[in-house]
Parts: sequence; structure tokens; C-alpha cells
Amino acid sequence: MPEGPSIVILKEAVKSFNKKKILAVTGNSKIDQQRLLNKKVEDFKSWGKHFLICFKDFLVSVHFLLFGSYRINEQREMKPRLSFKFKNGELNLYSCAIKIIEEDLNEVYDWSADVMNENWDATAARKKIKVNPDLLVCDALLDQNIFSGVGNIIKNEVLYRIRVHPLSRAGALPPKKLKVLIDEARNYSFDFYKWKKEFVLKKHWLAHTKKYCVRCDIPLVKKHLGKTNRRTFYCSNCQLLYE
DNA sequence: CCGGTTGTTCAGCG
DNA sequence: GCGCTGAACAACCG
Repeated sequence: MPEGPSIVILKEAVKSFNKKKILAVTGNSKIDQQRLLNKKVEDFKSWGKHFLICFKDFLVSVHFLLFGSYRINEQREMKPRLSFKFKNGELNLYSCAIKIIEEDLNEVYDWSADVMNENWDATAARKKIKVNPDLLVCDALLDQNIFSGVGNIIKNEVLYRIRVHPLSRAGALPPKKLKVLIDEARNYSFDFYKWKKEFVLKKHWLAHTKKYCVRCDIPLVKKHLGKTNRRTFYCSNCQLLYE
């Protein structure tokens, strides 16, 4: 559920509630829920893995972390963290981190970092990497200030696609290769989005959770790598290590 | 039934 | 003040 493309899918799925008034708020979230009552949703937005519900003077940010989920016009067995009733339906959010944000949207979120956003800026990503050349590519891709929305699946698939070893130093990549990495972080995210909507995402995984390299026909390496120590799948033969 | 995970934050420490 | 580590959170899958 939680990578950036999935949040874009959610944003689109709740379109019918846009500009609608919240008629009831419930849930076990500790935010001031009454503040949302009878308020009109001005817009639904997303920034990376953050789902943003915009009101006139503030916004509610929702992060699904690892286990969060949602239902539209349906309920799960468990208690929702936050639930909204509208005239035309309901939105239920489960096991997610919810915050009220008072600051202006554009002060808080760097849209150029969001790989799914129309304001995504590959040059900005390159500059952020240039000032931190010792960053490993497996960590760089998961850095939400550089590639907001990229998660562990996208990380593994991007590195496999572009044949770069996850422990490569970002600053050691030849300029062309660095460009490919940055471009593919966005490209693969849109493939993820398309496949997820068609319920065929897993079927297209080439590295993530896979046992064999489809190019080399040898076993993939599975290790926990980087400062984030996240599960990483790669081919030691066709993914080149740049040091 | 246990181990592991599409993620992030925060406390504690050196 | 920094970076690093581990804990906490939490639901589901295999």
C-alpha cells in the first residue's frame, strides 16, 4: 500500500468527496477531530507517500507507514484511525499516522522532489545527490527529500532495470548513469502506478522478492543493505558496482 | 505459529 | 549538535 504511486491512486479514488462537507468524524486518532466537522474539503493532494486532505486554513496529512490501509464506502473489522462521512459516502483510514499541519502547503512540501508530481525536477535531484556523493544508491533512492514516494520495491526494481549494484556510491556513477537512475525512479513509479491499478503489479517484479535473475539465469542476492538496512534483491553479475 | 515487512519517528548514547 | 542504533508502532502474509 504505502509507496507513492499507491497514494496517487487513493487521491483519485476519493475525487467524489472533493469540495464536500464532512458530516461526521470518528476514529481513534488523537488529533482534534472536531476541528474537521462541517468543514469542506478544498482538495486532496499527495506528496510522495503522504496523503493530504486540504482545508481552508490547514491540512490533514496521512501517512500509511508499513501497514496502513483505507476503505471507501466500506469498513474493515478493526477500528478506523479516522473516518469521514460525507453526503455521498464515507472514507475510512486504518493504522496510519495522522497530523494536522498549520503551515502553508508550499512551505512544507518540496514538490520538485515528488517523483509522481508534475513539478518533479530531475535536475534538483541531481544537485541533491551531488552534494552528498558518498551516499549509496540504495539509500539515495529511499531518501524522501530526493525521491519522495520511492519505497523499497521501487528501489529494487529501478536498480535492477538500470543494472546498478545497490552498494554503488552515488558520486561514483558516470553522469549518464546517474541521469538514468534519476529518470528511472520516476519512470518506474509510473509503471508501478499503471500496474497497480490493473492489479498486475507483482507479476511485473523482476528483482523484488525474486529468486533468479531473468537476464543471467543465476540466483539473485538477498541482503539487508544501506543505512536503512532494507531488504535488497540484486544480481551480482549484471548489476555493476561503482565505487 | 512465527518471522518478516511496500515505513517513519524518536529516545538514548557517544 | 551530529550520526548511529534500537525500539516502537501495527496488520497481514506465507
